[in-house]
Amino acid sequence: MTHAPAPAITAADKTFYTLRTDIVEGRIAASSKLSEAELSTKYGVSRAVIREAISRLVSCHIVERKANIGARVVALTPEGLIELYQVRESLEGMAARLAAQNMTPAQIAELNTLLEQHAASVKDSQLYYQEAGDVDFHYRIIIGSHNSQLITLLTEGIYHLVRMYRVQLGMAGPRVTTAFAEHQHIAQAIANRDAELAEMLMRRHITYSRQNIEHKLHSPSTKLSLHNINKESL
Amino acid sequence: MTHAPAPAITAADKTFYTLRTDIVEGRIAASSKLSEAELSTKYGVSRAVIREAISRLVSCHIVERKANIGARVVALTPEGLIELYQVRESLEGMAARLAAQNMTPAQIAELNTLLEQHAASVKDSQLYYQEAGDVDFHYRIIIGSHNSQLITLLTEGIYHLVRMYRVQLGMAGPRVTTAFAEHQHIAQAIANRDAELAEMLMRRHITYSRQNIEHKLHSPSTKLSLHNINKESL
DNA sequence: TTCAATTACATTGTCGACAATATAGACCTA
DNA sequence: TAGGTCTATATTGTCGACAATGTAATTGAA
Repeated sequence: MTHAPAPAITAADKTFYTLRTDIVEGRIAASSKLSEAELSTKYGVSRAVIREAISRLVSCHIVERKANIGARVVALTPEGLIELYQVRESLEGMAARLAAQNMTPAQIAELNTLLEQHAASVKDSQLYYQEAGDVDFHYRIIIGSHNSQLITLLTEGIYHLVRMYRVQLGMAGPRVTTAFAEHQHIAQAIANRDAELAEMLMRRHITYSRQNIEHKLHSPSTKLSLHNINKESL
Repeated sequence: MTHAPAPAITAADKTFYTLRTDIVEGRIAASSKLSEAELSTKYGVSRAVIREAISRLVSCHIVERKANIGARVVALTPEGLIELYQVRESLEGMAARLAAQNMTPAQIAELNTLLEQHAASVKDSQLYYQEAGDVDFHYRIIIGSHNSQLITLLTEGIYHLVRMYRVQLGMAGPRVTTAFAEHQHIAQAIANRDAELAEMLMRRHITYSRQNIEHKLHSPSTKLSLHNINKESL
């Protein structure tokens, strides 16, 4: 029950993953139109394959499609980001609660090992942590919930959208060490099988994280405010 | 911002809605295989249309598909039902919280009107309520959250799955009047703009509902236990 | 008989062409 | 010029055919 991320078998699979990465990483701009013919030649597959890939992006909420008009990458807006974090707070809070109940001792041990590694890298270069480490930590708790609905919603839905915002806003700021302390408290609660506390701490953690991002959005020093991004629409 | 349920435009749309209804209502059995050719002749459309419809069912978690093998309707299991209710508790709790913050006075008034109608019909025939009334109430609160992510996840994801369980388990039991009282308390909290309380009450309400269903599952008097359903697989 | 390999069949995945719809431009009218 | 209609074009939706993969049956050998 390791919940492996399902390798790409069919051509539509590969195209879907490629397209998703290109969009999340910003190589295909937010709010831009996705022309089936254009993508078809670009990726060297038939239109049917592109259509299927786009359909799957639609179900991830990364792309929106209107009948007979076409598909567009979603727009990145402050409201959208807040909505995402509200859903995260709700779902990941429940994930932490369930993780406290359902995680195996082995999984809990692995979680602690992960945090020890983070403790080391936080001392040296703080930048490493924020990017991969944070995602790793949350990912393990989500898996630890042992609730497949929850796992699917978060890992192949919400999380790619969150990452899209993160990447395209150039998030790598501070809040590293303080977030790390929060992670430790959450892991502690899970190890103690304290479901109530685990949920509460996780919700706070995500709320703080949201407030941090909101703060960056409103401060004019941010290199990319969301209003600037939408210029490259067409 | 009424969030209309998007009418069927294209043939794939109609086929998707038709298929979804047929599955939820049980006319197509749970765990049964979906043959593209077969459905193609049955609904009188090309295989491409069927494929797209199936893809959308997959994104609703109503159907599972394996590459080069085919698609099957999801199996109905006790574990799956519990997972669903855990997600519901999480998401609808948040919806109630946000509804307390964001619902317009007009929406709150409509919610109260709805409850008054329910109060009347509960007196007369209790059966009416459970089916449509419960869904209506929850639906309005979800919409009242004004969070489009949340709305989409619940109304075109979770809810159809929940309904599939309800229909195929023949749910129409008691818990009507007591659930109605809970609804009143929730509406009260929302009217008072008490977000904390609204969330807590909604979570309790869904927990009770889950326990009620679990109870029915384990009692042998239920006309359909989930173990019986899976016989008609093939 | 039992197991393995091979063959034949059925089902899904992919493709290119055609039909239906939307968009942009030309043309006409007031 | 402003507005509207019509035409031309581009884009999406749908279809049937072919390729690739999985599945079951058949055959053969031990």
